[in-house]
Amino acid sequence: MKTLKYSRQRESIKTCLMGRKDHPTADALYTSIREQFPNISLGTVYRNLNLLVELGEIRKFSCGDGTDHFDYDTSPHYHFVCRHCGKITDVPMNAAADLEDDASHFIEGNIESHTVFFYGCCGDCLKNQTLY
Amino acid sequence: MKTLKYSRQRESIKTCLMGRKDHPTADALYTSIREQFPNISLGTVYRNLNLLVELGEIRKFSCGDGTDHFDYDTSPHYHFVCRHCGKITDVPMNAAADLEDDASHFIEGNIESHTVFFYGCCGDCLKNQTLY
DNA sequence: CCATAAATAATAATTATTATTAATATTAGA
DNA sequence: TCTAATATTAATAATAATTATTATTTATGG
Repeated sequence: MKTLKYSRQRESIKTCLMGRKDHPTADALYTSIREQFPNISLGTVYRNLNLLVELGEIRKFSCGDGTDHFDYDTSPHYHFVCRHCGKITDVPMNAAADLEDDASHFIEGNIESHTVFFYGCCGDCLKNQTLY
Repeated sequence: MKTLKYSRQRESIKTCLMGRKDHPTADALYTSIREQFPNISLGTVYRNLNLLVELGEIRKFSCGDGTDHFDYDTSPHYHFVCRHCGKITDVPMNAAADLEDDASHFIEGNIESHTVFFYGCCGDCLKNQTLY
């Protein structure tokens, strides 16, 4: 009977993540939140983010840049990662329903979910292409 | 005119990775290789793995368990990750050719590649289900 | 051979994340 | 409303993964 007790820090983490359309890391979120809570601890951010993931209120994913990213949108959707600037954007296509069915023919176990990451060069970086 | 000099350490890293059908981490590979090269350095393993990735001879990916994994198979293919034991297996379905086309309608930039990870419970862990 | 550029082993440093702990804040019940 | 019980916090230490530094060794063109 572990009751979850309210904390304003966790609340601010949720609202802060909700308000962002990028997919911040724990450290980026920590920086943002410190504007309102100057002495919040990085450990508190990490612990609450992982707690919220366990509760299913947010999502955590890694796209290959070495750090975990967090997403307030828990609905199944895909991401596009820019190889130049690292920006992560949602891909508003509907998840391919048949992908898991197709895959299930080739593996022994049960498939519960899947993720898709597209990699390339984002529009902004294409404009500044002269820089590369 | 940066000439790549031969090293038996790098050679052993390649052949070791080639001989494995799992998708080892740098540290797992380090452990294996030390049987033949007892005093190879972990830094050497990391440096050469990243070099081989740059050369396009191997692939690096992260599946969400916090560490990078390496794959000798550079052809586009998908992976299945067991949430219980962490085992990563290839999914021998052919990559969905239309996925990138579909996604391209929803984003500004250029898509160069994509990855798909399926998550679930592998066959071995399903058998031992009583353990959970 | 030999000179030299590149690779190595050993180690230090960095980064991302988790664990510990004593103090504080929240809440359930008297 | 008070108070005791306990979850949460801030601060800090610890750990794990990875990268950088440096002195030494090695492969290779001349």
